Amino acid sequence: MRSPTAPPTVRDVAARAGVSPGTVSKALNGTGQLRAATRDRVTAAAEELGFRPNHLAKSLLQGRTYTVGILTTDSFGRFTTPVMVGIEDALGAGRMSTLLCDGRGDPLRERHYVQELLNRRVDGLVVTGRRPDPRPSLGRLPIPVVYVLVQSEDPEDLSLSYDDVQGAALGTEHLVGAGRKRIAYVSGPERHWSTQRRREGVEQALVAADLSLAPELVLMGPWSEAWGRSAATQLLRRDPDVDGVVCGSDQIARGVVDGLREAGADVPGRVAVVGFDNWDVMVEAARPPLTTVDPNLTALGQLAATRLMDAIDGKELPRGVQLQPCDLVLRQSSV
Amino acid sequence: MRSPTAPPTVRDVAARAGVSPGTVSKALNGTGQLRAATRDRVTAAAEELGFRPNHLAKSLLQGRTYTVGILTTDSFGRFTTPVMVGIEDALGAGRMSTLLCDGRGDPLRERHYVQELLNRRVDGLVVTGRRPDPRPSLGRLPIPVVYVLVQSEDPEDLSLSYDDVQGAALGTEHLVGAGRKRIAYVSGPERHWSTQRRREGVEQALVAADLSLAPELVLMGPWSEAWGRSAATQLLRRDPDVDGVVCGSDQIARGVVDGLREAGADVPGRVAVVGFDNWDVMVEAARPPLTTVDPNLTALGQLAATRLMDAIDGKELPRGVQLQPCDLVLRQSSV
DNA sequence: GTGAAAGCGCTAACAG
DNA sequence: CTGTTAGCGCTTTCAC
Repeated sequence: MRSPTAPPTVRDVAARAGVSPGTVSKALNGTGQLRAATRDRVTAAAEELGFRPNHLAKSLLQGRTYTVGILTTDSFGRFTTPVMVGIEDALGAGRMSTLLCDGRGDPLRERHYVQELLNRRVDGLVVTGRRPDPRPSLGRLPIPVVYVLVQSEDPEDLSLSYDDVQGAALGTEHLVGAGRKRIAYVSGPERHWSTQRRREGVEQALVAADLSLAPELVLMGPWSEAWGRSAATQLLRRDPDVDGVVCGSDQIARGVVDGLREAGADVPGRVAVVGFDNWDVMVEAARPPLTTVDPNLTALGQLAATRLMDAIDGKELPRGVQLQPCDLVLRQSSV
Repeated sequence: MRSPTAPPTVRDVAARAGVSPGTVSKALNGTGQLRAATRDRVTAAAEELGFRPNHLAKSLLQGRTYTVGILTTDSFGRFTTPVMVGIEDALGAGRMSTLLCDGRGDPLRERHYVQELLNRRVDGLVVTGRRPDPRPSLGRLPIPVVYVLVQSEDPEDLSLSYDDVQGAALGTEHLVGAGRKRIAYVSGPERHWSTQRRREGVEQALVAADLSLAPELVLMGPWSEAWGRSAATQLLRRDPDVDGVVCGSDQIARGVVDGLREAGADVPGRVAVVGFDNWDVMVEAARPPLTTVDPNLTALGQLAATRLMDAIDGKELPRGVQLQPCDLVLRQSSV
């Protein structure tokens, strides 16, 4: 016999309303033809019993769960969090829930989670993570998959990210437009994808303006403020005429600004500085506040979720890498 | 008839292995007595078909979903993220999944999500968020609930957090132990719970050391670096003999350190500074790096998940507010 | 309009 | 050891 603490079922509601389970279903879902009085009686009974329709049973029957999995390759961090906020935002509006899995950079663990999500019959999957360079595909799965921030090696997969090259070019064009001629690039480790892509952007923009990126004004190091400070003094030593710096991150930019100011080089009077990330904490605390490139991570998450929902609804998923443009946010470090 | 693209079921596996569905279940779950050969045949068939046991069906049958809901009151942020990492960590080890819901500070939305999670028959619920002051309970639910970081008003609920008073006292004792006598407290907005609790901690520690917190050395403002810088100059003006500062956050502490240094007051030579949060980015970039109080947020998340799993396994959930101790992390701003 | 019956995929209980 | 049966909670024909 049913335990008295077990949640009420359609049958309990049916009994209380004096109808059949089928009728309860129709009444509560607004399907079929029901007399208003019956409908009300059922609704009342459900209310009184605190009836909560079992989503599992529905899913089992309908073959879809209204759930998508989010798999992070590395843990959640500063870059994945805004993306997840965007995903949650877009999915929540479509009444879908998200099952969260943290791969922690372990491919084995990752594979295990994919299996688990498939067992749970999620309708789709978003793969995200910090490292933007191409990573192995999860392979062909029976459900649509969107990679966001991370990039799949398989061109058949849809990978969504922001455009590093365009972003860095945007920041550079801004400096050039303000009349700067001797522009430096200070960024993260040389081997990093972002460092390289952003460098390309800087070079492209300079070339387009009949300028060039002097090799001695390209400085790469760790992604830290300390490195930015150190790079600033190096820059002034290498070329006292440097008048603009495009940075690979806001942390570095903040360090650069501090380093310049403390070396007596006015920002933006003598040197204008542009950051990358639009990370509120860095950007606002810097003196002066940083002009920076905004990769629009939350919008990216929303886009990923939207594409995924389209695919779940039967629309074909685009293929390949799609890069969204970055925006420039003006603050005092460049004007 | 079954669509050829539909995922294979136990029946498909059974047919292929030449056994019955019941046998497949036993073979794949290691229950009951099976001949090794049969088991192998089933395993092989399952493998070949790419069989993924439908978790929904299991859950429906067993009345357990091995899923817990995480409901954030505000969105995910700097404080909730480490907590969620901890939760994920502890739950993942127990092979449970997490369903993520973002209440976005909207009580209506929050209630809606609770209903949705109940419909989905989650085994338990973690409520978290940024604001540490007591908030309305979700009320009696048919599943165990743990509040973490946020605090429920209902003393019947279990609320887990870190101990602001002890944390601030710890930082203060450290300064006192290093011989500091004129200690200031610079923190966030006066009305904030954390600001008040941490002030209590500072006062208690000072009183215990036969010192006291001079009213003119208590400065409250926004949670920003800029405020910390401004507070630093005010402090030096109000009492040039100030020799220690306990700060309400690492951001403020970093501002204080910058403000002091730029006013010519050596840190830690003349003034020792302690922060709060142990936020890597702030703590490491500060000059000098910050001694700070670590609220151990990830451990808190793990604890919450552990308690919840115990409760799901039938163990009674403790009641009331349980505060975990903070740790002190020594760096150069205080020694 | 409403009820009865079948079935989603799985496991547990009981036969054999 | 393995097969058969029943049923988790719900929706969906199809009768009435």
